[in-house]
Amino acid sequence: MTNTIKHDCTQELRDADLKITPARLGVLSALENSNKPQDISDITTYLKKNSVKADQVTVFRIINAFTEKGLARPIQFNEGKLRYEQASASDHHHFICENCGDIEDISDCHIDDLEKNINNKKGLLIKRHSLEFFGLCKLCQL
Amino acid sequence: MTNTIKHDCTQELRDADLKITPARLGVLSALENSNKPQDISDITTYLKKNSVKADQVTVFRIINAFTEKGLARPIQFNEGKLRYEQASASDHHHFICENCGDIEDISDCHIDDLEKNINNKKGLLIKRHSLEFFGLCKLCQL
DNA sequence: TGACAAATGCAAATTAATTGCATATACTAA
DNA sequence: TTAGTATATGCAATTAATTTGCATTTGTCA
Repeated sequence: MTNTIKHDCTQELRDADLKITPARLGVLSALENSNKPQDISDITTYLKKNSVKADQVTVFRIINAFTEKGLARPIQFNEGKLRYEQASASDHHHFICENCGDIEDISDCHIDDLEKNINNKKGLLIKRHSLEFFGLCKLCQL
Repeated sequence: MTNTIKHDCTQELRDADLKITPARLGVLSALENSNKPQDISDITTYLKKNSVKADQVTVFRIINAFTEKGLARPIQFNEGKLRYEQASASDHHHFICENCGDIEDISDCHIDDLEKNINNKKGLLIKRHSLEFFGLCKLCQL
């Protein structure tokens, strides 16, 4: 087998009560080894490159299980499809260039304070948020 | 005609350089008369209820035109489809209960300062943002 | 190791959104 | 007010993302 996946993620799967399968390890690895949120076909491509045999439908099912178990998190960039990133990734947001589609991470957004405030005021229990910025990246402004 | 739509929105359409048609007035009214972002089928249903004859495809086209002209604004709750709200609504965000699907408006989020900061630091030109919170509403926490 | 539940593959169905084209309708200028 | 024209709409068909059903395979645990 030419499985070139480096990091061992079996424990993450065990903790999530998911059976350890090559496809699942591959999907976890795909999310881990990319700095941008991945769509299903990104992941499927990654698996192929790494000699992990898995149908696109399987990837959908795995990603859904991951989302349910809190291993992955869905993100939508107005593309008509969902992307996913590791849920363990530190709190950050995204900037999407409306011209070239480039995605940049934005950190240092202290939304947490805001959240606490809302929790208190309205009695809501906020578990996560999604903050995306849209505009033009440096190059596309020229 | 049993068109029960109250408020007259013709001026909004005229200002946007869009011809005034029953379907467009109906869609505007659907957005106006709802406090939650509507998806296409919500809008189509509203039109039917109000005896406005319009195909679902027409609603898609109208909503796209509205978005382009700045009358409507797309919102994503990571459901794999888009929702829309009146663009004239003041800057606010949403809280979506993951249990019951309830949507509440959140205002008083001063993201603007954040944006300015990011603009300066990274040279990005931010035109709009999307901030949604997910969690449990008051009732669903019990 | 063997049994059983869960995961996967493949085909088919569903859903969101778009496109093409023929027809109907709103608006403009006379 | 009406005719002419550009635009909007309806309907059918298409595309792309995602889901579902079912038969088969594969992890896991006793």
